[in-house]
Amino acid sequence: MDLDSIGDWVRTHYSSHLSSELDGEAVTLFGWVQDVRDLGGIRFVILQDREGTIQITIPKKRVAPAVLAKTDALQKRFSVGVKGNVKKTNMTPRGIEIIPTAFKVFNEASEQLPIDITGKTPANIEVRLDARPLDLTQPSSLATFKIQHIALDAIRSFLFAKDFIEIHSPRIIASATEGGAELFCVDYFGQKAYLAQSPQLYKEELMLSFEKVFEVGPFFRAEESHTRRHLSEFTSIDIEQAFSNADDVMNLLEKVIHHACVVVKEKCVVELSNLDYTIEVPTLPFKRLTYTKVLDDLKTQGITIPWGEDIHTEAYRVLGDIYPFFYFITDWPTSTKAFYIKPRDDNPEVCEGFDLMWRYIELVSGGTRISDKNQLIHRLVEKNLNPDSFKCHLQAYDYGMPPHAGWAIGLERLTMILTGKKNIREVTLYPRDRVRLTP
RNA sequence: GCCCAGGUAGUAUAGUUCGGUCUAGUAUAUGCGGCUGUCGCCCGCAGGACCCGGGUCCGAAUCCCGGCCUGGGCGCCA
Repeated sequence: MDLDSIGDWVRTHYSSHLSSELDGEAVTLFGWVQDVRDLGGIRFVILQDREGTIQITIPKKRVAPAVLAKTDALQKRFSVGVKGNVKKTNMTPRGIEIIPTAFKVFNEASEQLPIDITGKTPANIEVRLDARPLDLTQPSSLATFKIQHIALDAIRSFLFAKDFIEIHSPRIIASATEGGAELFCVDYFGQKAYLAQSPQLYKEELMLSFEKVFEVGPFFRAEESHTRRHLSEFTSIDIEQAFSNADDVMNLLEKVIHHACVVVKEKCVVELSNLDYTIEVPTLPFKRLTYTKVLDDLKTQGITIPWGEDIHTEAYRVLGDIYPFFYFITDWPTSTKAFYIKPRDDNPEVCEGFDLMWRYIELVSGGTRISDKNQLIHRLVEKNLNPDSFKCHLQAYDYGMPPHAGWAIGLERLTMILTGKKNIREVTLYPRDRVRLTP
């Protein structure tokens, strides 16, 4: 088939912007063939663009022969352009259709697509991910990532309005900084380096200068996790705020989450309906449960966890049934949290770290940070970390480190909550996990 | 790393219990033909599959062993 060039054609509308008010107007549309229904004397082409679909109606005896000829060989996913007139009609669900006056085919597509893009025969997740570029053209995939985009936009705007400065910390770092999670190794001009697991230390150092910072970006964990809520590469929304404690940043956090829910629910009506999902906007404030209270609750459900131990997955699932929405867990044993989380002044066994949970999923973790150098070194030693390898970081504590606190939201997990998707890979464009490195 | 389940056309599945009418069924997709208001269009025709290797048996999609791959759970995980 002869392919067309775009020439001087310029898009006038996305499919979703067409309405019966445009009846009779000439429009230029670009997109892809989603489906062709040929009834003999009349042909219907469903044109899809990123915003939705619109029907192109071709009554064979009444359109220009050139248009008819162009549409004779159309197949799914052909990239096309249409010039035509909007026509009001009661014969389509949208109440409008396009009668074409000119038609261009920019590119063809395989006859047999690896997944069914009309959604009649949904494919399994691994098949979808193998054909991810095509899978992402499906309306439900588009809706998922539109929701993620709107949520992130809402959060960014909220933080900007609160005077946070957006920063970019290094992804390539020199040492296994924090203990805990395994890091990926990279060869840095012959030197051993690592991919960052979080911006934690850098954003704390910036408390000396910028006071309120946030960062949105990818981080890496070389864990062997094999679950629906872990990735090797994930996106973190991190904030850090000077002259504050855990309570201050928890108050901010619940407003951020609430705002994201409200905005997505308001702006993504079509997308949520496409996903057949309803967002329940949470009421403020969120429940605040202490670690000790959680242990008591679990005991009534027959799960006994000795004080001081971490809460395991089975227990979280039970807890998620008791508290089915957002809730904080505070006052964790100091031993369960990272070295930089501040122990309480009145009881050092307990720290000012917190988690924000959604059902059984840990969505956010944060806390008041240690700002005293000696205490920080003391905690490093308690965690079996070598203070010498933190020399660069520790210098920041010689220049007037203010009291500060912060948190980190897992963007993919938040997107799961906002879309109802049960597998984190569905809400990640090109997920990286224990076994998947492509596409 | 441990445990469980599974691998059948492009996709999604039935069949595996208890080996034999399985020459492997269905839907959708694809190709060809037909149809002037479809919208999961419809109708007809066609092509298309038992993960790999070994074993048991007269006979294996089905049972056994090994491998590979996938999904799920646990653990790990600021």
